[in-house]
Amino acid sequence: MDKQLRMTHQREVILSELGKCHTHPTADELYERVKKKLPRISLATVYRNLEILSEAGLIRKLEVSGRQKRFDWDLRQHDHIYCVRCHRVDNIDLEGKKQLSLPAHESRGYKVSGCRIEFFGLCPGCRKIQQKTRKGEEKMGCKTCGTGLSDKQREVLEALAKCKDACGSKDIAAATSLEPKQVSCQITALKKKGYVASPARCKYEITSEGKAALS
Amino acid sequence: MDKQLRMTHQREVILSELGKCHTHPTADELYERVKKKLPRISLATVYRNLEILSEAGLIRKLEVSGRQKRFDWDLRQHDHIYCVRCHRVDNIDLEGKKQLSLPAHESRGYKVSGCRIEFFGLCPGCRKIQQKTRKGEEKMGCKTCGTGLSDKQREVLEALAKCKDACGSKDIAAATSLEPKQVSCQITALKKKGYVASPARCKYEITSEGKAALS
DNA sequence: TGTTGACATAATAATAGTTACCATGTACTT
DNA sequence: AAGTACATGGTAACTATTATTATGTCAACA
Repeated sequence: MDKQLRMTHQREVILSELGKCHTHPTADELYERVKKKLPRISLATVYRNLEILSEAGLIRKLEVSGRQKRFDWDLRQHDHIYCVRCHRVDNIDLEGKKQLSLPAHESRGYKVSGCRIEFFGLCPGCRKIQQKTRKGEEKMGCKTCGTGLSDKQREVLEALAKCKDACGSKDIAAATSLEPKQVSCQITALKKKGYVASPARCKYEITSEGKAALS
Repeated sequence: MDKQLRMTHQREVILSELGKCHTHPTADELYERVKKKLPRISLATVYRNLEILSEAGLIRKLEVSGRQKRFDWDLRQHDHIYCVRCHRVDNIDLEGKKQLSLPAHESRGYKVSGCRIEFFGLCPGCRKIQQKTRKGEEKMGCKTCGTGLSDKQREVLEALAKCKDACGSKDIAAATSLEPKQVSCQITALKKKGYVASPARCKYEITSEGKAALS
């Protein structure tokens, strides 16, 4: 019942690229690297083979923070440290402290097969960025949102750009095809993105970021 | 700049249901429970509020193994144990061993903000199941595949069901609208799901699981 | 005291990451 | 040499999550 594992060219390249990375790459990071050697390879092949190779014990699939799975060529026992900002993952070695073990009366009936230790914080690169951005709001711009503009948002922002002074949402509603309620809804979203500021209650104006976003 | 958090009825229910759960539920598990109290609540509201409540520090968002995020009402420092089979998460308390700290020369330049310790293994329930299923293959049936049948798979399986004895893929191809190559492809998938067995090389027959899957 | 805008919600579309499907290609087995 | 098993590329489908938007609710100011 032992499986035969065919070592295809694709698998060789995936393995060797993973071996060259010391960064615990995600499947699509590895795909980008492998594509340089095998331009016609499919993303599905990379996913499939990472799964197969890790089941065969040739590589290790990591369970680390963040939404993407990561893979490691280094099979030795070691732990990781995770950057909460850029999601980078590095190795750490806990030397003496080695393996934690769980006292039997604390295992809650589980058959324990291992333990995972993960430190987290800011990596050196992100520490620097954090210090620079420390004044005022953070505006780190993660996630998928951040810069995009929907059609309605663009319409409101363009109307705001034409106003010389700060104006209320009724003025905007008049200048666009939108109703006042819809305008206020869009303005809320635009403020969140930093494209609109409110110098006084119920008065809005476009920010320099907002102008930049329009072009 | 401090946020005001409006305690709506939806939020109250989400909080109280999370408090009643001692199972570190995922967003959709919690959604199912909350829906019994508030049938008209939206899944998005649950997601949004779990995010907001955890940012406000009223609950904790956990980073544990598995693909779904989990939430915890218990804010005290504690660690977790994870079942690799059913993905259940329980609490553990490491007593004296408490907080691991990372020696400065090992932190690789990171500004460390915390540490996560997670044991994993089989929970009591899954240990029993594992023992029963130990003979032969495992057939644990995780993932999304497992039981579903595509149109072509169903066609092949139905043809196999009509055969009294084991037959080759050519016989199946003749009995269906499919070509021999396609049949062999489908049979491979069906074997993986446990719906087809191969009593002899190149001979296939439907299993009892296969018959059950057809009905 | 009625507006106005901040904050919430339900419904749904969109997104990211991953896996399934399947036609086709390649390599073992006998 | 035939026939099967295994692998691949391309793409559809899926899961979990987040964004969008019309609408609803509430608190505070004019």
